[in-house]
Amino acid sequence: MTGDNSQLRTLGLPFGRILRPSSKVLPEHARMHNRALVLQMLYTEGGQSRADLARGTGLTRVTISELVAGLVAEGLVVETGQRGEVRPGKPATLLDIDRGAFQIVGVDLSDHRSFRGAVLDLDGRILSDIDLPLDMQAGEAAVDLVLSLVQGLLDLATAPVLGIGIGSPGIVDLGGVVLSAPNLGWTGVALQERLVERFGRPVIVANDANVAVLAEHSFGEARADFLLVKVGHGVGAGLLLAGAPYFGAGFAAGEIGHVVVRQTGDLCACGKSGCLETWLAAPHLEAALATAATPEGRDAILTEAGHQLGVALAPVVGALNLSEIILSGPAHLLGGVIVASASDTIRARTVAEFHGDLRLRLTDLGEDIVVRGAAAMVLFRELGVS
Amino acid sequence: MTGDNSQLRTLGLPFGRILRPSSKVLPEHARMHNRALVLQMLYTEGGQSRADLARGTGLTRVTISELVAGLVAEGLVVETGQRGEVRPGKPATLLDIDRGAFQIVGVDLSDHRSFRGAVLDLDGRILSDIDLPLDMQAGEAAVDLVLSLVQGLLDLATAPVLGIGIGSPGIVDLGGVVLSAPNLGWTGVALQERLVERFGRPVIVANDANVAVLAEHSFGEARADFLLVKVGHGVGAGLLLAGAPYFGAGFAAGEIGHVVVRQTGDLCACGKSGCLETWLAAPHLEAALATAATPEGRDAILTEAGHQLGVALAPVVGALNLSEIILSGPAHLLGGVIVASASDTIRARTVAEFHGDLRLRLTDLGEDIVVRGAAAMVLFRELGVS
DNA sequence: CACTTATGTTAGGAAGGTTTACATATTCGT
DNA sequence: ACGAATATGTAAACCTTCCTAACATAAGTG
Repeated sequence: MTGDNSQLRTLGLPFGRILRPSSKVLPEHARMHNRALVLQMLYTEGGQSRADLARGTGLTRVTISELVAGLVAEGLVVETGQRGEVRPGKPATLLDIDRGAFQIVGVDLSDHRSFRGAVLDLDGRILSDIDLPLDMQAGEAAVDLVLSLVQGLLDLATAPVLGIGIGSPGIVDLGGVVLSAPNLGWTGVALQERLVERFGRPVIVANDANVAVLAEHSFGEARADFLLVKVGHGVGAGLLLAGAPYFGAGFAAGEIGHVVVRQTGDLCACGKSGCLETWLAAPHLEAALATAATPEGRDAILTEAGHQLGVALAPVVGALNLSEIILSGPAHLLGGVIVASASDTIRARTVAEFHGDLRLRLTDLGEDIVVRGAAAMVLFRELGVS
Repeated sequence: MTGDNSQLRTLGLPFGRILRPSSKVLPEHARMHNRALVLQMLYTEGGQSRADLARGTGLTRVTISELVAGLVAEGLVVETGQRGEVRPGKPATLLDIDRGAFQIVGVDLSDHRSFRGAVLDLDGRILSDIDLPLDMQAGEAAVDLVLSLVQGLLDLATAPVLGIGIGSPGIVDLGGVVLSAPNLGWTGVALQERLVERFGRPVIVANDANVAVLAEHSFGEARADFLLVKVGHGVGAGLLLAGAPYFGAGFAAGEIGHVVVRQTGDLCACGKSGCLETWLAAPHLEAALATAATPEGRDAILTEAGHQLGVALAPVVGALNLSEIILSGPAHLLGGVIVASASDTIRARTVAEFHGDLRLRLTDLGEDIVVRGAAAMVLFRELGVS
């Protein structure tokens, strides 16, 4: 018996988002979602008419007009005149996000020598920045340094500030509590909460590598699934999977610096031997390069470092079917043979069929990646735009 | 200048779901979401009153009553009498999903000797099953075998069938097209579409390991983030990340069988040497064990296999901060020292701090894991329940 | 036996979206 | 030049979904 169930209404959910539904949805939530949809279209394509937005979102022109009216009242959207095209019909009134209406504060705490922050516009362009030397400060003193850095940036802002984004080293939970950041001597520091209290405006704190991932996603050319390896004083990574950042069961996703790649390697500060960091972290790599007499010797060292990176990443590429890996860090170290070497190793150790289009490259965003990613975080949280 | 932006409405989105908003949301979508919320509560906890549902979902009793009325009309939910408790107030009328009202067809194509399918109830219990020997058939003949298997199961069903779920080996895209399944000689077989055409009811086809992941999620004790390794004729894996299955950029996530773990290993059918499969796939492991004279010799072989699994998984555990790994496959191979060996290797190669609670175990669901996972897939797709 | 507690329903309203119709503004075709 | 065609944006009326407020129901409590 196969029976009739035609009256049964099915969800037809897109397979791939199997999440236990978590919380009720009210009409107003739908409204906010559609508002974000409009903002997203304006943000990425700009110069759209109400009719364009209606076609792009699937909403009716009536609804779009109402949503736009709200956004104009909030000062987020402005009319920018009429479309120049010559064609029949009433000329379209173009709209755009008022990209000067708000500014964003972005902060990068990941450099072990200084804290850096910037004021950015809504396009993620840096308008002004501050660099505060860390001078080996840690613990509460380092927190105070963050507070004064942010205050300095707020003073520099020339428009209302949409929010404050911060990329911190270490393990950071979803509430912006730095669970552990050894270099700064932080353990369970509720940085986000303290900044909200102090400045009374939206603040988001996240791990520096995860923040860098958002920068690539919003301002770079990255795809929807990639891993970003951030090489500096240590080695960390961040992941974007199916278009969403992935934090892991204990908020420690991407902590690949202390994955052992060859047990006969150098002793690492963590107590194990042969961690990826002992080959790839900037201090180790600089030290190794200093021993090299010839350019060939330097290249051999860099090739070996790239190989070890490939050994660590090959299983990850295989397991996640990643199509893109992005490196961020000192260009004089990562700009050379490392990329090709790591790429070769990964290809040799995974199935070509599945990663035929694997792309491994250095980020285009340079030193600003965390600061700009912090701004991207605020843009998403406050406007739903990325 | 810090300005005032109090009139600006912010989204306050939960950081961690940074997805570009994709499509408009209408009131009816919100309705379906809330309906799924109600079904989910009833499915997992059962025997709830309308007032309980209202408290649990945050919706009002009025709204719940209306939603429940719809579900009762569809035949999905029934009143099961009054709560026995002695307490003041009008006695609650208990509701439950009518677990006999619909049945599900689940099919497992992953065994290389036979296709197996079952009729299951809404709780994922197997009511009856069919096993059809594959007899080396492939290509179109294998598709025909699937069709007759499903027809046989539909004939066995004693209640309307909610849908048909299928776990297939190989790479399967989100539309249920088997892009590549070498053992079955399938390349670009639109299995889901063909079954929909033939049987005119909901069908979902996905990779067997991904399907097994759903079984663990819905019917097992798995957490929200884990990797499931499926050992059989080959070695594959599936991932649940942040409560959602992950398919990868090219739908090939989990294909870890041909990740090289030691380049000096045996030659693999894929052409490379030292693939994980050459240590862990059932045929290889059986062959190696056959050469062992003593129980100690057998354990040494299994320990080595576990070690190689650990080598392959350690970078994945590190990169994803996984807290759980589940093995599925022949108990006589996986039930012994492999688990401990793999666990030891992973711990030795990653940072204890981040995986302190790493759990590695064999699945409890045995041979039925794919068939039951296929049912879980249908349950989610049709009812929003898991 | 009135009072309290709790469940479930009825009635009315607010919010968000749609359809339908229209005012507006421009080009196209003769 | 002028009606027809095309396209934008708004106004009015309506549907859906949720809410709040009030109430009927059915038990225990003092």
